Amino acid sequence: MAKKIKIQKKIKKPKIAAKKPRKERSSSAETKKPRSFQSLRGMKDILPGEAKYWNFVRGKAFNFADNYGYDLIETPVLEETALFNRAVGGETDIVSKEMFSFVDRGGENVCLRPEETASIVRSYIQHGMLNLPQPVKFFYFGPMFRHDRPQAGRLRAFHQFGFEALGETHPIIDAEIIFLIYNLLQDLGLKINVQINSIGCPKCREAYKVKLVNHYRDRKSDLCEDCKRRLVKNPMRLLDCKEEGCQPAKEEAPQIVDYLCEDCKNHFVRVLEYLDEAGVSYNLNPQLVRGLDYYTKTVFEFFPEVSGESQGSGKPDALGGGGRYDGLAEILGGRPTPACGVALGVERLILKIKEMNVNIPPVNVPDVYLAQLGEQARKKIFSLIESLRKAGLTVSHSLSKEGLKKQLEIANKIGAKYALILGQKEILDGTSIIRDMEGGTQEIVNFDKVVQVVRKKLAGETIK
RNA sequence: GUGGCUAUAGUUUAACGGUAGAACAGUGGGUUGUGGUCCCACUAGCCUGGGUUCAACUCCCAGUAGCCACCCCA
Repeated sequence: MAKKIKIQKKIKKPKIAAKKPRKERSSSAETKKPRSFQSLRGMKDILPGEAKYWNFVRGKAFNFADNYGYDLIETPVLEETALFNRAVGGETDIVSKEMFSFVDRGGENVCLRPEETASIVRSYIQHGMLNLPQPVKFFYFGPMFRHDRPQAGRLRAFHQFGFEALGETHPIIDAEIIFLIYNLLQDLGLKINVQINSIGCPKCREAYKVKLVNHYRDRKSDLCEDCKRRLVKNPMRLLDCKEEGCQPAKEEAPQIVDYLCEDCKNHFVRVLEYLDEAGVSYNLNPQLVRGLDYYTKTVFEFFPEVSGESQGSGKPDALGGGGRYDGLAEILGGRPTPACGVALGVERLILKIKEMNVNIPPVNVPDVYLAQLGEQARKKIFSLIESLRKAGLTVSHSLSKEGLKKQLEIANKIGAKYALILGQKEILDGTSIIRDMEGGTQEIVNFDKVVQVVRKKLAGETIK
């Protein structure tokens, strides 16, 4: 028998081209189990054990959004491919090699969003939000997709949250966003380093680009292949090169801050003034250039603070970044609309939070665990759950379980503060036992008063 | 996208060219109405495919996935 299987497989195997690894393996009649599945490369399940980290980050993000006046917006995960081509820029890595794009059944060119700003601007224009009081401030939290090679902190399906303010030129907006994130990250228990730069407006950038290209052209022979290409296609990104041979050229390169026009320089200076005033510590980084084409003027990135010891040669990954994009709305067919925004990587934040051993508030710790014994008690449980819940208590239970031992074991494991025991005897007496899970003491109370008593006990506890 | 390293129960891992042991977790019991300690039992695994070999979890090749560096960025 076993031999037969082998022979069949041997015949089959060569037919399965290595090109199509995901093709369903045809199972011989004797194969017992269907093959199992796993998540796609670079995409992972966020399991219940991770919940506390996600709740922590999500909770802080939403809280800051509320307090700074940013309203939640949700946009579809799927968008027209051209939106990102145009917004992010066809020359960027994100668009040129990392998009999950395909033609849908209707022949439409669509893709999974690689970032959120383009969608928000699209939505702003589509719904005529320029008629709302400006600025219109958005907050988002959701999955993004980039077909990159996965690594720790770099997934193909990952989550970002961010803040975007559209319709306001004032430099205080740039400062507000940086200040907000600065505090948010500190609230998450992270030490961070803010890098900031201004890349000017299209006008002053044009003048600067000429200087930059001239500077680099003289040293063209020393440059790496990528840089030679950048020199022609996207000179700003020359400053982003990490190739060793290109470093000397980079260090001596003219700095854009010296070429900013009056308006851009003024704007940048004011942003920095506001940050100084707010006590945000930052580093000016004349070489900071973002990977998306739509940025103008202020750009910034947030890095984890490198703690002196054992830092590898590698540069730490950015936890988030953003900047002003005054030209984007117009690029996307809207009226000229100044704007500024930021995005943060949730998985990266969580990785860092774990690494730093930040104290995370526990999740799902119920006030009361309900233990039942016997059918009669089980039937009475539902209404008890509701009365407790309506009284504002969190309740837990395992109604399908039988023994009391088992149920208390569960109560203990999940950390319930009190256990409520309801069995045959209690049903007959019209009572219930309240057990203090920490001290092990218990008391019998009238069934009608249970909710009241538990509530009082919990209140007393919190006062302590 | 390029290069390197890795792959054993749910998790963390051990050993071996003659197909595997443990710890934690899970389930059941000791204690049939009382958890956190303890004791016992059970469940459960060599990533996939091919090759070498009398024999492959072990060696070789390929695929897949993870990690690391580059690249890029969140």
